[in-house]
Amino acid sequence: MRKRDQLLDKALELFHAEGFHATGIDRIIAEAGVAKMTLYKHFRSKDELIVAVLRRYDEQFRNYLMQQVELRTPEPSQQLIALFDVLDDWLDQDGFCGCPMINACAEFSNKQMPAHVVASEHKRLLLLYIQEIAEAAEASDPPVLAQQLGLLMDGAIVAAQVCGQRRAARVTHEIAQLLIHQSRSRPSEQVLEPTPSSGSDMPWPD
Amino acid sequence: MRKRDQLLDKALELFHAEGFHATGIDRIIAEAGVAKMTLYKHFRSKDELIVAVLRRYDEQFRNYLMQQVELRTPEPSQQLIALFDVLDDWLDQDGFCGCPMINACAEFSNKQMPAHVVASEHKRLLLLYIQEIAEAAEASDPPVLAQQLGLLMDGAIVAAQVCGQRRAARVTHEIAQLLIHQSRSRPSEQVLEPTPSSGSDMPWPD
DNA sequence: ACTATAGTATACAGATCTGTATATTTTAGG
DNA sequence: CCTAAAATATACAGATCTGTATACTATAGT
Repeated sequence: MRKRDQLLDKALELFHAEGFHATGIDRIIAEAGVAKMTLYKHFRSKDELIVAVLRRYDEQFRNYLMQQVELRTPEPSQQLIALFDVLDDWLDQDGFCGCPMINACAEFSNKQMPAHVVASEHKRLLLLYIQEIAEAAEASDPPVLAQQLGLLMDGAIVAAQVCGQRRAARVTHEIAQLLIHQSRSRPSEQVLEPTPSSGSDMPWPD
Repeated sequence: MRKRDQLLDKALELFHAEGFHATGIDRIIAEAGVAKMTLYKHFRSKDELIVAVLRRYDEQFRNYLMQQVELRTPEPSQQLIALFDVLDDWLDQDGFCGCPMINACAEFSNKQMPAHVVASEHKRLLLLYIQEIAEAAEASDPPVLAQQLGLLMDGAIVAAQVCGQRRAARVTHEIAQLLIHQSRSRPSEQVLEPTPSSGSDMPWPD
């Protein structure tokens, strides 16, 4: 299984840095130092390799995040904040090029595509993890708080990726503190009605 | 210039729905009803077409956003909220597949790539626009508020794209109100120190 | 009606990509 | 040492992709 891991590691690196469609099988096997037939003995197709890579990343990322958060503080309410410190470390890395899962959804936009399903599940599991911390921290509405914090994290990831805002997580840090404080002092707020929509034509393609 | 616009429209549609690398020139010209030579008379290469598509989208999107916001309310502080109502309409569309600019950065991760530059500039101009509204609304720190609100919008876009959370903008609506309220009542808060980072190995590929 | 411009049709070069076929070699377990 | 499993090397089929070459046609302005 050593060759299999070499393939998965190198494939993740290349898919993440160059994109899924832009990265050819030939390049992966060359840089991984593995024969093409070995790849196709472990994975039936490139699509299957992509899914395996994402599943592996999901597991690695969540394990790392949990480990890092627990390592920083045992206090649930502080762990909620610690999420954004871990995020800050990530976004500040040289050559940061976004979240592989978000990037996968950009290339596999159809929600039924296997890669998209894995990415969606990844984010769901992350929210679940945050929600568990929020419950331990006795937030008034853990699911909502988790969703809010998850949104902030994704926003920071995009800001770092698109605008090169390496300290984007700092901005979210502040907002997170505000939300966590709110969530402990108040019961959940009701959603206000949006301003009326006009039916005019839209700039975003169908 | 009619053929040129047909090409740009169809290219945006396909690039957005299927991805930039996954969409071939042949498909674009076939669906646009234009000869291949015509494409290469207007654009020197596929990369140049991609850049032209993104520039056009930047213009269209910002115009539409501004128009929609002004159409909903003339009051700057309410315009800040209206941003999230417009966003809500967008994310709630069937077949929503993310922001073309974010998606472009996923496929063209190198910050010097023309497509990435255009996307980065797009987000910068959006933040500038939000900042101008924030100034008119007499926010205590317009640049920071704009950055915060921009982060929220990107977070909602990703939540809608990856998790199919069509109402993601509602979540951000609440947070935005909180931030806007904060920004009017208080001077800007200072950023707190992050929890210490441990130097252990990371799961995210270099 | 004439001409310059814009667009078309078709074929093709050359590269690259996924996936397979086949025959050989390396590696590891008993 | 011997055998079964894993990995390799090489070549190739077939599709697809970007971009070009060439010769033809429609169109619009004067």
